[in-house]
Amino acid sequence: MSKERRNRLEQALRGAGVRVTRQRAALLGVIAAASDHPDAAELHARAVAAGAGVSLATVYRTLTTLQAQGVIDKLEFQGEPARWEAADDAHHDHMIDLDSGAVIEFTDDRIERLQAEIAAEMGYEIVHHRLELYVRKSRD
Amino acid sequence: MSKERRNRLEQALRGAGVRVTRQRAALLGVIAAASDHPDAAELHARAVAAGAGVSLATVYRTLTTLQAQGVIDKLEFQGEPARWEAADDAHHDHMIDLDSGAVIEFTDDRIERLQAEIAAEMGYEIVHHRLELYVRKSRD
DNA sequence: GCGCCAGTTGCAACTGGTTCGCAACTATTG
DNA sequence: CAATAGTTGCGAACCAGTTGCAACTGGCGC
Repeated sequence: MSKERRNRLEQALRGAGVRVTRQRAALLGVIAAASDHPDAAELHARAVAAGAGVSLATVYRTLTTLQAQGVIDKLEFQGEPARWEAADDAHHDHMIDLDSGAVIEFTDDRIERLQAEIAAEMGYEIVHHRLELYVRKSRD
Repeated sequence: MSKERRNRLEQALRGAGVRVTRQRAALLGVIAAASDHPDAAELHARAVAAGAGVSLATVYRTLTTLQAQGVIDKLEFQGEPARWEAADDAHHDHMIDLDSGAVIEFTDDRIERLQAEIAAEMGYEIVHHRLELYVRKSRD
């Protein structure tokens, strides 16, 4: 199923005139398998560990292309290197646990609506947005 | 009045064990006078233009200290160099006009409340957050 | 199947924003 | 005013990310 999804993706890429090279396939695999939000260096390490010969430069280039194809999303948190995640069909925001570094995803329609409303009030329309909550476990 | 405010600030810094040097005073002035959201290089240029002898390295160091004192806020938008603004008493979020690069400030209590609520639901408390709307003028 | 060639890759050198080591200064306190 | 801990300027270093270029390779066309 995950494999099937990957094949569908590869077809889509090919259709968009993007060659599916050994390196790109490897990265797609690594990203699909990741349940966390790794940065470029980490993805590179995992791809290499998986036996794929890929250079870091290519990882960066590939991430950019995959993003352009809408296959993955780039997350830029506070000063840390950019992280990446498989593009989910549904939009979601992020909550970053400052102690553990864990990234938790969430959505809230009410917030989405309010944002659009606020922008509209000022004569703007939202192209995209970023909402990050930097949090700590509340101890009580 | 702006001058008075600056003096109060300088006293506060001194009280916190932070020396008020010629360079820092100059930067405080430049930041207080700015109605936009300049980056370090721009602040440096303005300070120099105002006749203060300051190095870029010191600008960076000073910005960091002023931020630590809660006097200014650091804004990190999409890939651009960090921008800075005088810390306002009231928290606000930002809307970035993708065409003009203009930064518009706004607040909305409803969003603030919802954020706190969502975090609480998951057992977290918000340390700080970031909400940025990347927008374009809606033409109709 | 096979060759062609635009698209891709690896490497190393480069960039741009930001930080750091260190010796020379300087705001404060006594 | 002297002592001294905090600051500064400089250039070198850093770090994530990008790029030029020569060598490679998917995937279409035959």
